[in-house]
Amino acid sequence: MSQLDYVRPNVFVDMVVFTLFENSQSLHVLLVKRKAEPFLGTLALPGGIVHANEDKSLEDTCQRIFKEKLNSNAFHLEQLKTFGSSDRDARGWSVSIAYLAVVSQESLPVIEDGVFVDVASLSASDIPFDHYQIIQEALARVKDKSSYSSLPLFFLNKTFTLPELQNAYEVVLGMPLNISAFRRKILGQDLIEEVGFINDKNSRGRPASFYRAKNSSLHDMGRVVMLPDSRRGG
Amino acid sequence: MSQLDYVRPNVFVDMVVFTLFENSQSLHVLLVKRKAEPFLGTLALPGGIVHANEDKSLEDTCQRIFKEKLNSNAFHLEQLKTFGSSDRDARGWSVSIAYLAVVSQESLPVIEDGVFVDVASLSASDIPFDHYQIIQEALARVKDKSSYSSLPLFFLNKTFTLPELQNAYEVVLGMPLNISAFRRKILGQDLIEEVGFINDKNSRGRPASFYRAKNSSLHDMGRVVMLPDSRRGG
DNA sequence: TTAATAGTGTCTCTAAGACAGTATCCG
DNA sequence: CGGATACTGTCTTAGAGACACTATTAA
Repeated sequence: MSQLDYVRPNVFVDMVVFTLFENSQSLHVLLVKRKAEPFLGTLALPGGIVHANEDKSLEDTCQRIFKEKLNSNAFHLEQLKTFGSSDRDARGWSVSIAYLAVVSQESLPVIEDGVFVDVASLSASDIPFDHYQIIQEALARVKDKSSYSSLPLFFLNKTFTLPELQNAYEVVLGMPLNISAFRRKILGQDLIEEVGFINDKNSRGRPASFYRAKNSSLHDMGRVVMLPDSRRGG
Repeated sequence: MSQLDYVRPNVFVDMVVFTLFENSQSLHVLLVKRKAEPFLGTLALPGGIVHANEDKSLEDTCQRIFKEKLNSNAFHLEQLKTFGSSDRDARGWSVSIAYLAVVSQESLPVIEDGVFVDVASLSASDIPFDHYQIIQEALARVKDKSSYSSLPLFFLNKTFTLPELQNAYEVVLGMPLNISAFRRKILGQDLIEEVGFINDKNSRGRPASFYRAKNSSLHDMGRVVMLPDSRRGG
């Protein structure tokens, strides 16, 4: 008997897509209504089975899940982790290769029956398979990576303000940051460039200056270590 | 036709096991002579196909690759990345879930036809499939993680000296570290504890004090940021 | 004007870098 | 003793934290 004559597991790709809504203190994750059994009609991570005769690579499978091509400048996409066991899916041994995406409000992926749900409102029992665990791993990855990189830039639109960027860091890290140290640090790196003022109707105080990410900082994510602001009780 | 009636990829687990030999300026990786076609007899990463009817989880598959149970206190084992495409294996669509292990000289895994090869001497053309790329990803992961954690502890035996630990960091990071800053930092964390002096015959200068890792630091890897020693041309 | 938000200047304090100095082994 | 390696003390320096200050808008 050849090495390959074993029963093969089902292989899926699942996507954890996070975005950050204005005035929200937690991330939102994209869920879709399942169109097939099991758990027909339940909200779950968008995903699909790898089509060996159609997809050339795992990234092809990612692309197929979202109908349109992912624009790599607006998105951040990385492989998260692979979950595999005999019991994570009642249909039999299955492997799910989970991907993590960080998207801005400007470039939310269009997906049928997709909704963004506040991660703070999720409970394990609402979500089928091990998708709750996958989401928790993704949150941990985003938090970890944001503590030493410029990953939170991907939550922001093409142009953004420094207070918006600081807020993205604070939401993801779950702690307040020292404002002057934050600005010194961000501006001290070659990450972003000022694009001047943009008229923003609903603003109360002094209007903030707008910035955009330098192209290099989106491709080669910068190393930025963030530390909590002890004064503000982090 | 059901969602699951597609052709299923072959699913493998491959292991990148690194260790650090004394007096070596680069890591060594465990390779084994392949016992089956393709590439029969060639050195490749140890690995195997997931047995859906025998393994309950991916970790079970890892365990099966090494005949004996992995001792989690001596080993560091983590999932690295999953490689999947139609062309990485001539036998058809395949997925390989790669794991990274860091082991000390004291606890090298016993594996038939296994040899440790200096990673500096590897070239892509020597190594079948995409295993060269997997090894490079593993090296990058070890380097990255060592720059902000105590991962290099796992390269060392149960008791070790501070110069040995510094050398492990320096080899992995590929840069010299400032000795006084290194010692201050390591000793300032609750990572290791002194166990006194141990007689070491072949030593030339002053004998170093021995330490062991605290249990907590092996389970919950500590955060230690290492910076180069500019004086020594890092 | 006040309230609200954006942004700066500067002092303090922590920890990293430099490096000379001391300690303890072997031969 | 000298050479080798291990370790310490301390001055300098870079950068984070604290926080009071100024700037610019809406109402």
